[in-house]
Amino acid sequence: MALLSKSCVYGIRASIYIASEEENGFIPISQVAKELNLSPHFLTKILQELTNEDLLLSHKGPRGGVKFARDTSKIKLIEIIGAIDGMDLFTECALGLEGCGVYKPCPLHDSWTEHRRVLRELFEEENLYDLAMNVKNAGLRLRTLDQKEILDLKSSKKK
Amino acid sequence: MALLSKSCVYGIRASIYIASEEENGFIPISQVAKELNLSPHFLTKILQELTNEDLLLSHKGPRGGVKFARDTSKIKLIEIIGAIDGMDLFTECALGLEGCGVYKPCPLHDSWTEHRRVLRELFEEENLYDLAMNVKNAGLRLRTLDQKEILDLKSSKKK
DNA sequence: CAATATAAAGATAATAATGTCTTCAAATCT
DNA sequence: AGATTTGAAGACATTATTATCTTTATATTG
Ligand code: SF4
Ligand code: SF4
Repeated sequence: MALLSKSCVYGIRASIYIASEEENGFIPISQVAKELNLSPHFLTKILQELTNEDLLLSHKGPRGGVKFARDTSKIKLIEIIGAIDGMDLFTECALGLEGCGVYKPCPLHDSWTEHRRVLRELFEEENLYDLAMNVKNAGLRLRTLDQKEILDLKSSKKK
Repeated sequence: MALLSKSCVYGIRASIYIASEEENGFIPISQVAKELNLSPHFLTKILQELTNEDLLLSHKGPRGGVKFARDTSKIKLIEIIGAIDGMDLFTECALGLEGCGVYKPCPLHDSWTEHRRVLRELFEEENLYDLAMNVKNAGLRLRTLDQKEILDLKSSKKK
């Protein structure tokens, strides 16, 4: 079990890419999918969830595409996660015992609720602009590695 | 997306219950399933994963059942989680970008790896004995609420 | 207006997670 | 030995997730 669903991870990667191309206006989803090595249609569906939440603006037709509705430095990662996976991760008990712990919490209760709060803060603090800048300036990769790249990485362990 | 799979949550609840019945020797899985309101066959499969990891001992036939192979105060929650969901949660990147961040981490990298470590410690610290004691002494519920119980809970908000 | 490029919507398929049911194997008990 | 109780194994069913493919609606361009 991963922390985030695949849809969510794809959505985050795409969001960072779109933010990094901000200056070019509306970016076609097909371009995003190609750069990130994802299925264009699948990605379209995922990004629609962001459009429906008014995080993204979309525009059809030639020169259309998507772009963020607000200043990307104001769009936090948790908004992307919330739109795609929902906020359960930040509100539910890890052990899923509904009603439990209200009066008589288990030994996990305090540490879990505290931990959940920190997790939430972590994603609340990160904004798309910073993440995108890092992609541009420090070379963070957003697409999965193909076989050749994995080999290159292994052979150049020294650096 | 929850932190833990349903199988894992069921496995944890069952483990706590089994630990709380430790003194009664081998506990039939059917009894555990009944107490926890779970499918006996599904639970059997889940607990088999614990048996295969030598966390549980199992015994067939009349008076058979399962019990923990070691002192439950020495069995940490993370062992149950690892046997059922695996350790990916504690080893993988939240953004799932393999190879990324090795040389040039994204802004999330440090906070995520630190957070992951804390999460791991949280589950490494909790042992079944303590959790089971809490069930017995403080009334932690392990089974899901039925409709009536949910109503009772709501109507007695004051307490 | 016609051609084209694009997102949106929806049909379908593949895979994984969850859950139920049946049969089998082993242990116990009379 | 035979009946019974249990976990183990596996067949099947259901649902959710992930993914692809087709069609439709909308906007732009010329
Ligand atoms: S008491 Fe424990 S099981 Fe109950 S809600 Fe709190 S952390 Fe979850
Ligand atoms: S740099 Fe960021 S995306 Fe890459 S492994 Fe670290 S946390 Fe994950």
